[in-house]
Amino acid sequence: MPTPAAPPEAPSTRKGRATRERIVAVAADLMYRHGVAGTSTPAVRDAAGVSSSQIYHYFADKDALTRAVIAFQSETILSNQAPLLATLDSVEALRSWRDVVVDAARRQNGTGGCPLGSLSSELSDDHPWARDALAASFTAWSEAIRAGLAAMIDNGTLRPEIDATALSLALLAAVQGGLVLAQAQHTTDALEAALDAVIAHIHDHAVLPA
Amino acid sequence: MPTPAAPPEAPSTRKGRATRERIVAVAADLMYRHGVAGTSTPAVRDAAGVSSSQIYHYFADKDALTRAVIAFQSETILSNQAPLLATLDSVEALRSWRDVVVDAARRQNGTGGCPLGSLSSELSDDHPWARDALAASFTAWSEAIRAGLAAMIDNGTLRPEIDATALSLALLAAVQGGLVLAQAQHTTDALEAALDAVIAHIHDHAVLPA
DNA sequence: GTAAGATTGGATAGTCAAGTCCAATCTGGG
DNA sequence: CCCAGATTGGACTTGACTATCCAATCTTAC
Repeated sequence: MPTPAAPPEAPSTRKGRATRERIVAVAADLMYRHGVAGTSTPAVRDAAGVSSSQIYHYFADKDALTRAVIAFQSETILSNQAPLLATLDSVEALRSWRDVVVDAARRQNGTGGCPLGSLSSELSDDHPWARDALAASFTAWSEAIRAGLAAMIDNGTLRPEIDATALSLALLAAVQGGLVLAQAQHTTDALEAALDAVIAHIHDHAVLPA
Repeated sequence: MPTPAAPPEAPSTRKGRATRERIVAVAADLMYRHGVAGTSTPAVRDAAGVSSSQIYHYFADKDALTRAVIAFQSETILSNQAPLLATLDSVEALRSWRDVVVDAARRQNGTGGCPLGSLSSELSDDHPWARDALAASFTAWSEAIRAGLAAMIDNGTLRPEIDATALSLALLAAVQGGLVLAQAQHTTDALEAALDAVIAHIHDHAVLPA
């Protein structure tokens, strides 16, 4: 049998691809601001300027759209973070990464939180497919941080015996927790305090004397 | 005019109070496991063994019930945390607090996350009344941690010049972020790493020589 | 240019949740 | 014991959302 049911990820025409991408981008924005459950397909339809049938032409159901949104947000975040993390070569660079994260949160007064963190909080318990995808994204993110720390070991900034894996998880947890608190408190105080504490720990424990 | 609309927080009869409390406890459990949007009033009705009219007799609408759930979870968490945090008198005590938090998360394999964190993530952006209540709860929680650190300064364990406020926020952010990652990854690795890093920082920077 | 297939518009069925209503029953103070 | 008010049962209205369907229009390979 030919394609039984599932719509392909990449529509065959240019127009189709553009429509599909627009739907995903709009859905990602709405789901970021109002949650997955708080985002109806009619709302996506109106905001994207498409008709109902187009959503269900490109996605089997709302879960499939949500899956695409998770992938979209993962790519967005990782491609934003990667350049910063790829150039970690000093504690100073680590601190400027921290500043980028803090500034981003401050620019929206804490609202929204982390797109991946919010999706995970809403979906992980009830939707294994979402949990698996989000766990993989978090792993990729912490791995990018870990690679940055490893580079700092290689260039002689950090002691080789540090646990780069644990420290990368600590940094990512500091980001996530700081953003959760920023969302409620409309302050980046906790985000800054958490990142500063972990970075100070890295500095004091891991930096090799010049 | 007599009572215009809003049901009182404390029903006048014993039976009424018991019913109201049962509704809140059941709703808190369902909302913890499936989110607020994922918990319908019919589901609460069935799980609590009450009729629709009882829910709307004790709560003006679903938002009012949600408000009661937020208060319930705040009290639950703070009354569980308070005894542990009130006895902080050494870094060792801080580490055993860490163990309690980690063990709790490990017991449920990370699922659920923090009840307050999950509620905040879902509600803060769209519902100012929820955000305000949750921000106050987070503040009370971090204040309890700060008081513990202050006690450690008083008894000579920590240097007086440390920023206990910032460190208490860092510890709370480590908990929240660690739980977010635990929910997706079904591991307490990040929670442990984040708490350990912040505690190690406190230890190394703040402990007075004996 | 043309036909096969992709894309689109919009109406609509089916389902379920929020909230209302009223009559029946229970509770507690006097 | 008795009744005013509290509590309870359960049907019902209203409205929104998910998903489907089919005919009309557009795209593109040939």
